[in-house]
Amino acid sequence: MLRISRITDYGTMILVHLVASSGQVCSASDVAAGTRVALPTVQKILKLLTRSGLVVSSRGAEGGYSLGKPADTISAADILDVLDGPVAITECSHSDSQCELESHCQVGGSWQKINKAIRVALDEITLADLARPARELPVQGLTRGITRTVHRIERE
Amino acid sequence: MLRISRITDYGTMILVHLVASSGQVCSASDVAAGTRVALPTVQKILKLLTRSGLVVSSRGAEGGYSLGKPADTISAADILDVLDGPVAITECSHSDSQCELESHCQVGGSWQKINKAIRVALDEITLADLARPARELPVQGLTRGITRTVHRIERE
DNA sequence: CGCATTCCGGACTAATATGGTCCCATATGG
DNA sequence: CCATATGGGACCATATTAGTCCGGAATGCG
Repeated sequence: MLRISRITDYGTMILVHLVASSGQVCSASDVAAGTRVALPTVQKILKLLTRSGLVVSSRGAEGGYSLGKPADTISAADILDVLDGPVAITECSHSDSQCELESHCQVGGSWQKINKAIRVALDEITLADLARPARELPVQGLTRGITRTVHRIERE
Repeated sequence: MLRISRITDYGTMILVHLVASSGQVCSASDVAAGTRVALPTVQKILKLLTRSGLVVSSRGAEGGYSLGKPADTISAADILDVLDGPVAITECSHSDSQCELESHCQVGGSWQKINKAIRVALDEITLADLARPARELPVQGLTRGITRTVHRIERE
């Protein structure tokens, strides 16, 4: 349904937590406690974020994680690339697939346009924006028909 | 990975086929033959499209499907709503979930902004655009890192 | 009238993706 | 040298998605 993965959702929470704690390293346990996301999941996500450079880690006792670069230089697209895989609405690239032979697949170009528009939107939002408590935004009614996917609700 | 479902992908092909055959009704078999998508799948998708009004059907011998309204009045968002479910990047709406209590979930507002941007992009593209053979667009290198998801390739 | 054709509705199975957990290795500081 | 942490990956459970199939109802034609 064109939605991001739960991992990405958690990942942004984790990153926001690191933004709030910038200056000090956080262990995975700290992050888990702060975000209420299960520890093993936090560990998994932090590893992914570390490998990509969005966060840096120090090992050993007194080790932990901290943000790898300023929050306003990390875009939502960066986060999605790391945790959700590259954004690709669709890709009809195989040059000799049957659908091409049928000459009914000229659709690709327009999907690319859509893909670009999404990409731009994701590039413009930074982690700093996400961390900003924009709690009560005027939700201008454009989320018509959104189903409650209800992420992040651990039944405790 | 923020990608549309295969059903939606096939669905656009089917709709484009109907656009190309506008004026005459097409049976499900016709569409399957024209698009090279397996017949049962075509039937399933055409049912969904019919129920939503994007295509109209006539039953009985000599029956079939045709476009329900002009191609330039059907947006990509319409198609996605029908075949992919409503577009909802994420929804953190549950008012008393733990993550809210932790005050780390102020992320919602920004996701809504992204959601809106995507919505706009999807609203602006019409089926007529998708049907237009824009085969050789200058793919301006903005699909960096796209993995080849390679839909639509039946191994025959 | 009866039959072939074609859509209608839904059930069902199989394949795939995702989420989540766990284990062992490695590094580090006290 | 031991407690604390991360690093890397295997692993299984579950949810989602794809895809198929079947019986039923409508319609046109001989």
